[in-house]
Amino acid sequence: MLTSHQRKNDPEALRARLLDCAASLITEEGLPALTLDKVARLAGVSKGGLLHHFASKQALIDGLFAQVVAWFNGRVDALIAPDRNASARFSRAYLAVIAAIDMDEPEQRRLAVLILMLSSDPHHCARWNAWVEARLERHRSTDRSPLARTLRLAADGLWLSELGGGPDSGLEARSQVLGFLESLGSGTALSLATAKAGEP
Amino acid sequence: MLTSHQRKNDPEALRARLLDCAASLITEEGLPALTLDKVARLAGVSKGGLLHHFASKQALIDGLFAQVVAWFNGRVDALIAPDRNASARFSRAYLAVIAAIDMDEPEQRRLAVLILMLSSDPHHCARWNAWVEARLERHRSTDRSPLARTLRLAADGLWLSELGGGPDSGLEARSQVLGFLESLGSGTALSLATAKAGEP
DNA sequence: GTAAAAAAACCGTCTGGACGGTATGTCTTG
DNA sequence: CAAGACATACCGTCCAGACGGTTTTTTTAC
Repeated sequence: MLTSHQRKNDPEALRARLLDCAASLITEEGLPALTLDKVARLAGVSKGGLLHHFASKQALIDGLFAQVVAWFNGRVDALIAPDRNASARFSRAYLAVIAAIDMDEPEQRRLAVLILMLSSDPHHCARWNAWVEARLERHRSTDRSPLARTLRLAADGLWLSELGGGPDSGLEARSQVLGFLESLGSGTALSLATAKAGEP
Repeated sequence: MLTSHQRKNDPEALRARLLDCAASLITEEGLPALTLDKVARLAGVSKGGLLHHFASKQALIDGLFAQVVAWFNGRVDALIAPDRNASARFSRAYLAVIAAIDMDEPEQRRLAVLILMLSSDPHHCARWNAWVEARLERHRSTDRSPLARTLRLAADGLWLSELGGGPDSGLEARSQVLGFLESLGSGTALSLATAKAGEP
């Protein structure tokens, strides 16, 4: 029992748990099947409690989306910071973050799956694009080459494939592609070495 | 009023129109927002009329899915047939079909959007994978290289980006990437020249 | 420090509407 | 007149959100 003797009310933890449970449900049953009841039940609260923290279902999903984007953004920054090679810096980091996602780790898989789920909605799609465009603006001096574009597209494809469990997913396929892109970049001052490093 | 004086009954046309309207709605509002009522109304029939042709909502979506896959399959075949270069034949065709999609043509855009929409559902995702795997099996002697994989992934990324209207979409971006991949392939017996050809 | 007051956190129930699907017609076509 | 093509009416379910209450926490007042 968690509710033993001391009631440390901790609303923020609940908020986080609600987000977490929602993410979990989406990965398992898809976004259309998400209901407030299920989220509330899984989180161990009433629906009223849920609606206290998130005024509407949309607000819940938006919260989830914001969390994912923030996470992704952070990962990208973490990879860009120590990168001494300017060429396509952002796009390489973009690819690296996606390629480094471990689909067997529930938490990471969760975060990854989400963006696809949300991307099927034009509204969130636009928000994601806004983020990418903002970052591209920041890196406009380094990430406007066709190579940079291609890297990003390959990353998206990798992502999509990985999520769907397609024939080009899995560790083996991924490292094949990564290796190919790497070899390709060695001739054009591209290095994806940092891509394989995990945490700092 | 369309229902003026002459009722040319033509059930097949209606069936096609229903599929068309459903596709249209999905592209605009996303699959989760699709309802039988909307489809019926947009097609100018009653819900009962719709359900006469498609026994359930699932049947409607399945019908749509089958149509898209058949279309895609046909396009790929049309590109493979005259291709004298064996290397990564299927994967190049895969990329070419996607790259050749004109997003300004409502019909093509519709077909393209669908697969993403459907891919957000694990069930359809599996069906799509099954198709790809079947084709890969047929082309296992030509499309197992890392390059082939990369081509397919880039295609998926292109597709995804184009659908969402992201920063890497549009004719300019597309031709940049196409050109890059082409130049890259020129050293490895890869030619995407056929990719730019439209209809025969 | 402590009691009162206010606010926030959370619960359980209810409802109005949407939506998938059915049942039963009516009309057209062959 | 039989069968398919469609319309109309209706049912059961599910679900988002509203509402009113109860408990916990924080603030205020003394």
